[in-house]
Amino acid sequence: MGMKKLVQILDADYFLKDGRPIIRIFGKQENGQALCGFYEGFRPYFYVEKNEAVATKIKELRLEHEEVQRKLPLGYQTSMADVYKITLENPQDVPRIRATLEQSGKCYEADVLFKYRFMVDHGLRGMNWAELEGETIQTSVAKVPGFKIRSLTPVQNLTDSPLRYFCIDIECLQSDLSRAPDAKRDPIIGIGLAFLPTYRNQQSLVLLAKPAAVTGAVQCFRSEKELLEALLRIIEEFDPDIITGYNINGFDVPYLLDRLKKFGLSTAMGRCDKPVMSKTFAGSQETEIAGRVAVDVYQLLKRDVSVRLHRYNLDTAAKVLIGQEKVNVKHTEIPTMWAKDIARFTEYTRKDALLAIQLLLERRMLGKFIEVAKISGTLLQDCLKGQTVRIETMVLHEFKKRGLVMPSRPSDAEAAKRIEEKIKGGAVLEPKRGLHVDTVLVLDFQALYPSIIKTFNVSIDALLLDSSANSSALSELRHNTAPNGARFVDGAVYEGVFPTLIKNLLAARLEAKRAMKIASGDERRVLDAKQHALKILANSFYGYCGYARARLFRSEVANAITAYGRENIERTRTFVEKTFGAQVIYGDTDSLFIKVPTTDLNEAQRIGEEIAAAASKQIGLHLEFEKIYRSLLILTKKRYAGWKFERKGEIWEDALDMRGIETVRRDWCTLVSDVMLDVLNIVLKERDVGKAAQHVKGVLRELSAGQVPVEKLTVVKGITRSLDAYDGIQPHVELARKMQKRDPTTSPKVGDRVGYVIIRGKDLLSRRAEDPEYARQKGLQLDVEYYVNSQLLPPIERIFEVLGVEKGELLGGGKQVNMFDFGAAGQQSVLACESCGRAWRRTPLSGRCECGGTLK
DNA sequence: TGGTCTCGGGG
DNA sequence: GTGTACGAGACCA
Repeated sequence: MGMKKLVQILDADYFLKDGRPIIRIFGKQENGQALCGFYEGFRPYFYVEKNEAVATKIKELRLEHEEVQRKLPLGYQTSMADVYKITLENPQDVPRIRATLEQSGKCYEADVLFKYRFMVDHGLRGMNWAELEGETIQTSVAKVPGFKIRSLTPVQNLTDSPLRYFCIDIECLQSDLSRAPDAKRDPIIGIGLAFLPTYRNQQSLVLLAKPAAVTGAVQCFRSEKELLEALLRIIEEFDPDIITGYNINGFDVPYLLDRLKKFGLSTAMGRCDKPVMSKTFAGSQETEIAGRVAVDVYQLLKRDVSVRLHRYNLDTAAKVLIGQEKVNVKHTEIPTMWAKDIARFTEYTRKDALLAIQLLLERRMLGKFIEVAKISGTLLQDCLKGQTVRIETMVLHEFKKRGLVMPSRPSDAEAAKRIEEKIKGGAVLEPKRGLHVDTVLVLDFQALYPSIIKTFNVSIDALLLDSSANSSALSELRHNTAPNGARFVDGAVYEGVFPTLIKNLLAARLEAKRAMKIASGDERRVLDAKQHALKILANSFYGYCGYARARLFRSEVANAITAYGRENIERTRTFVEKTFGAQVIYGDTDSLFIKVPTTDLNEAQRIGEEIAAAASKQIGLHLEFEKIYRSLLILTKKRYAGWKFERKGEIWEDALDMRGIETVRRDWCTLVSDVMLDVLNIVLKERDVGKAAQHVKGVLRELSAGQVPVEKLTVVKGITRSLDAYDGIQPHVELARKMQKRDPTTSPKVGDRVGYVIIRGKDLLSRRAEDPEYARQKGLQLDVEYYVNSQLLPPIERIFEVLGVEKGELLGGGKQVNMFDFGAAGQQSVLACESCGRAWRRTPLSGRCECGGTLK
């Protein structure tokens, strides 16, 4: 009998010894100490359908095989099928063997990663605990204590082992400041590090590639090579679980690897001798560090739907999310700082590392991924990628339990074919456009698609196939027929994998929410992350069904879900209108907007709850009262704004709620946003359309009188490439060119953002872009007509149009003072091409017609 | 209104 | 590594 060790599974992989795989489990013990477990003797296998041709091939190739019974994932199956289970020695041989066998028969689970094959077969899940039985060993294969595993079993519900965080930010000395750093030439001169817990009692540390007299947590080295060697030493000594940073996948890690290789240094930064892998494809990059988890704060933020930033640079993210900012230095100043102000350089470097780690920790960005890993069984590193791997891991565990086999990933050709099979979306009810000043209730179906899957047993393994020989026999079974015609065997006869998993997820979520009520502090936050993770997982099944690259894609299944959804909302609308005599003015996928004859919020809520309860009972899905609009302006489907009231405990909180109506856009000046918001506020809260119109008139008057501050008229856009690389004509680029001619030293460079105003003149619009400060100094007049007709009016007009206010009325209409001639207001077109006669309501940005003719 | 193209972050 | 996958916003017919 050996000894036992409890570990939380952080990562897993395998390596080859004498052509045979050894599984490596990187775990964390209860005291936080890392442990690397080795498991020998687990071999790769997969399944292939049984037929003559396959049997011949198996014989030819002398493959180790066994005839077994499994359920195929092709609709509802009443019996098991005979398949061959092929077992190999080396996982790397699988693709070749699979390719050969696939010519003769369908293969299953032949592309399940070997580490997941092992984990699923042993009931292990990422970030869950396991009890290892075996003995400690001395090993050179791991940089942490080794353990030879004889057997292992999953263990439930232990508290998380504390994680060690390590944050990195590199600075390099660019030889060409107008281009991205080049790892072939530009050396790394400084590295900012941040730690949790502390490293040698320091929260942060800056490594410099030259001797310097700087105080604080700084280490200086004589060369870049020594700097890099020190970095490797520190990583090994600190032994992090999480390696993080801002855009490390896109920049720091690949750059660092290039420089390490240049000096012939090791790129193994994990818990064994495996080199760090940095991969780029299709604009997204990833990093793999054996035994640790690479977390790119930038990528996490960009994919987090709960925070939307207008830019995703570190400065913006830090300002918005943790109320801090970078040391105010442009990257072009780095060489000067490095040469002349090493103290400032050091603090700049340190701050970037600190900001990134603080974003991760203070915003608790990893919490829900850890919970997703535990529930889905995916390794934490893989959880950071996408939804598909989470669902498929979760499904694979359940398939294994039921003797079902998983289809292979579709080929590119197959995926392309699937995209042609269009999936129809949710129902959007035709809205009653205009301003509604009666109380409008919003009722929502809670977790609509998961509920549909659960209620109607929607799952590929419950789908009754028409093509099967015994289809008439199958039709005798109790089943549900979806509005799209797809039929699913009744859940009482056989419960599909998706419904089972969703039931478990939703039940676990209720449990987590219940436990949250009596928890506090950290425990409460973990539970909140858990309930959120459970919700995300339950909601992702629908998307998965209709995702062309999903192993279990099936358009009838995805279409069945939305078809049920559409039928459901229509039936609910009819029921509400008939039973309660209330008018449904709008609805989208899982929500209904209902007018009620009361102005009292509490009374409105009571009615909402009554309707929701009655409709839920009638329809069989759970409808819930969500919020109230005191007034609602509907422009079109998916575009509306309302004065929203939501109950928070005992009080009603109000807010302006906008959907699909943009008040902020990159190519709008802030005046437009301000006026939009003013107009919506007046219309919705004061319900005074006349006053809103007057407000717009007032702004127009100020504009033509030159009373609007120039900052409100400035549009800011970024220069993304070198100026000669732009072929079209764009205002901010034209301005940058002008400024370059005036003073090349201060003019905008690649990566800078340029603010411009449009001044009066006869030239092309884009050529009339001007630096606001320059315009002020030279006393240049702004092009008021442009600001009125091209910036302000188009979005404002769309709002006033549904309110029944004509453009002419906004522009002064009749006896109103004509401060400025706005052109032919109210007329259909204001400009026409001299040559071809094509008409425009506004000057096109290019200033001329596509035929080349001039406009008049 | 849709369909294709570009670019993001980092220094 | 038994893997090869983005997504929002700008521009254009």
